Amino acid sequence: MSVHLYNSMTRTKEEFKPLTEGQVGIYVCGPTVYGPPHLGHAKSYITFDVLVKHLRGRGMQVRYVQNITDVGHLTDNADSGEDKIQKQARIDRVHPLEIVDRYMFQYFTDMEALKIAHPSFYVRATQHIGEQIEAVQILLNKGHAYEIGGNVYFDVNSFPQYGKLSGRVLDEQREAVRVEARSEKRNPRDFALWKKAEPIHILQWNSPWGRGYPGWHIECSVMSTKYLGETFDIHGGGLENMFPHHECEIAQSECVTGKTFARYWVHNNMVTVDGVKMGKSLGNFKTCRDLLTRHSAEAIRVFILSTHYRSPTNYTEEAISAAAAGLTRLAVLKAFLETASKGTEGTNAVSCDISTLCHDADRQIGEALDNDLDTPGAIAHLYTFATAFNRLAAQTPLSPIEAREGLAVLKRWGEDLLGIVPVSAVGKGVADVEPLMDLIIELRKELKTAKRYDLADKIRDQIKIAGFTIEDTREGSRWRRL
RNA sequence: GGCGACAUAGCCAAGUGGUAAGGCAACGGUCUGCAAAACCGUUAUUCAUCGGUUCAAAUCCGAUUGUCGCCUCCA
Repeated sequence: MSVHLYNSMTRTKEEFKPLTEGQVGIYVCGPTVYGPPHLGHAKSYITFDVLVKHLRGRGMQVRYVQNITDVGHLTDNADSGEDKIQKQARIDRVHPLEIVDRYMFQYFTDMEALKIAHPSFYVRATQHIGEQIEAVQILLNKGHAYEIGGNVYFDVNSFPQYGKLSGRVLDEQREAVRVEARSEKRNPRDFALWKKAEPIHILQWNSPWGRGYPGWHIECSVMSTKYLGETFDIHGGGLENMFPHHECEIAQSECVTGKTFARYWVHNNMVTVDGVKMGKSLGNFKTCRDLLTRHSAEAIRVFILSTHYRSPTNYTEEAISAAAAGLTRLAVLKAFLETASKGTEGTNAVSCDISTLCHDADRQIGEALDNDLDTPGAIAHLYTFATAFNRLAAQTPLSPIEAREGLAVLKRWGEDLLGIVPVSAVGKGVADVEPLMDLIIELRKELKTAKRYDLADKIRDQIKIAGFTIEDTREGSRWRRL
């Protein structure tokens, strides 16, 4: 099976075939950096992180471009309201670029903490002002835009296909309401390409239409096509951006180039908190940083990935803890396999059962991901694999080569791709505690031989407070970090 | 008001016409000096409700109820 993706444009699941075989261009809407990253960002960027890694795992070369919106924008169709970045700058009494700098770096740091790989590169709106002005000029020249008093608007009526992504048609009633409020525009659905800046607006640039700043949508049109080509493979983003943002991007881009913009549209669903929308105005948004103080990156990832990306994720503290609790078995198995793979004794043969198990897991997990990134299915198969592997390992001793084969499956999917298996199951801290733990285990062995169970148990209990657990098995004691 | 999505065990959550994945929790059991881990078993005759299509429906169609999202910036 090849990779299939649900394309929002056609509303069907389609086989994914890049424009150029073996090479993929993907553009994902990045954050506007005026506040700390939250769980919604995490869901979106973890989703595309897994998608890109999977495409690469399937042998494709992927160029993944993500933007950083560092120009503040007003509400897109309104002429009133305050620039988001400038507003935050006013509140904090700093320059807008200080806001941009602060939250952009927090974004990078938090995404990294969530084990999200960097895109191929980030692009910033402020670094492409010239290109945006050019695009606006082309739209004016082609009659798709008009200028009024330093503002330039896109003429929606000049692009009959407007609405093809979101399935929206003109709503006469709502328009009628807006016409009164926005009489400057020819049509209430027209949107700003370039906004005239008042002197108080700090981030502004020269343009053929006077001092101003670009409209919200144009940056994505310009930057995606600049780095990926006029027609490119995948455009991703949050569902809430489908309209109007992506609709406007399509209109602008296709009017500038005369070609199809993005070929596949991939939208991730939203995050709710206790059943209701997570929104800034509702004050219920969960920041990544806050979540990371209570949960590991793996816990947050498995929580998010255990719901399909096109379904809404409902955050509750219980749900995330429950999802994380299951991870222990994978971590323990990994620690066990790491130890078992180090030995040199035993046969070099890989038993038929182990081999079949690993191959089946590879196939099943891969197919789940091929199927529109079915991460819940992939996780289920990984758990099934872990159970089956443990069963076999309990029956017959593992040879090092068998352990390595099992470890490879766990690493390939659980660690590298999904990022849900802790990298250091045994783990090294600041100091290397291994000799110390070996000594403790040796001492307990002597105590147990002498039937001094009270002391042996006391050591085991106390060591737990220090963050380690000792497990006594038939083959001897072993330890791991909690 | 317009557009769209979803309703599956105590909780989270797959299922894309062929007879209900997986995780958490709970309760038994094996193993163990005990504990932990691991493994085995039990927990939805049923998929919001009511109709319809079909040999066959959680899956398709219609109606009803409920929840959520978008239509204003938001991942």
